[in-house]
Amino acid sequence: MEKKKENYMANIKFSDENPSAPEFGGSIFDMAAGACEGSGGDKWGSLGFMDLLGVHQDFVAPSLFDSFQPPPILSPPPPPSSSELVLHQDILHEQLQLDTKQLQQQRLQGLPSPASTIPESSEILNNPATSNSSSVSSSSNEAANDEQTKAGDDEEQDQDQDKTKKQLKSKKKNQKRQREPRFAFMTKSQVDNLDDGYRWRKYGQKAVKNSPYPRSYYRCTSAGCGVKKRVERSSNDPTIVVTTYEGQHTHPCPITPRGSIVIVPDSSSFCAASAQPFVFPQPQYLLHHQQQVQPHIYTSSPSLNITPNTSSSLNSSFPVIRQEKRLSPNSSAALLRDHGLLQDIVPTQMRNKGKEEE
DNA sequence: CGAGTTTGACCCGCGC
DNA sequence: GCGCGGGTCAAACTCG
Repeated sequence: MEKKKENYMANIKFSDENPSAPEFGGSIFDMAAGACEGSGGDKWGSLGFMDLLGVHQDFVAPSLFDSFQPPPILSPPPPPSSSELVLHQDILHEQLQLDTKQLQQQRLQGLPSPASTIPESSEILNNPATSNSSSVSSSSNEAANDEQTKAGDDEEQDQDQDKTKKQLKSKKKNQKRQREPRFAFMTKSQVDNLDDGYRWRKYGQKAVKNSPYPRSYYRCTSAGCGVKKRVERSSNDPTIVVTTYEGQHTHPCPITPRGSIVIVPDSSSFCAASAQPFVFPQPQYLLHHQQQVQPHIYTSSPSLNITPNTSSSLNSSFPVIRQEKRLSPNSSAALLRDHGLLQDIVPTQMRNKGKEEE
């Protein structure tokens, strides 16, 4: 098995381009992470990590992972750890109806994030139930087609199946693919697949441009749960694993950790439709023994900032994300260009802007 | 034998 | 329109 992986890695077509090392200096996050003592583990089971994805914030994260260095103001992490966790509440709005130019203009003008202007459409479109229903309808279409093809021979069946596929594809064409809200975070880990308590099935792996490390695609194995996650290593620091979750779990976590971190978004950007706190597993418990995640949580989100939680109804020791500071698009773009996953999270024009200003 | 992984092929969106 | 890269599919394969 191990040998196989090595073989695969050897077969990956690496880009000729030398991955440029982004500058990770400048710790910009005004955040503090609360200690994540393990407690209230059942919260994880009942709420689930991906419940946090219910927090839709349709803004452009100007600086995704603007720094790997914890700001000096951070409260000292209780357990000694050589690792870091960078948390990002993502919002892709490339599929949103908001005009991206307008968005950029707003950003340049220093206007507040568009979260408050577009979340509803985003939520609806990104609602797992919506995607589920669409998949159901697809299935029913296939079933209907199967009914029709029963009378025909194999050739006709194949044709019908092709038709069905084409129909589905055309549907997809007409209907711009909607993506679930995403949430990305970085961990310093030797293993790629962080054990977050859910069961994942790998469905793909791709070589990432400008990175020697492949990106793996996982889907939640629970029936009807369309949550996906992508895992890739930072090309700049191979010890850093970037994990991006997409979607919301429709089921409780199969594994109930003892502790969790709750991230409560700022009320101004908190999705009213999903008034659940952002919970994700306590790293020390959930992660593989090789993994180490510092209980610091970084967010580059312009509307998120982590402060020690003093008002959480769940656990006072949980860090709370709060809005506080908007980050420079330039600094983020410089960093993001070299992160395939991260690039995906940040709108193109923002990245381009950073390039132009080089 | 079922569940999960691997991996080549394919599709789609985007930039040029 | 074309090429590139990301994302997904699905058959073959592996593992427990």
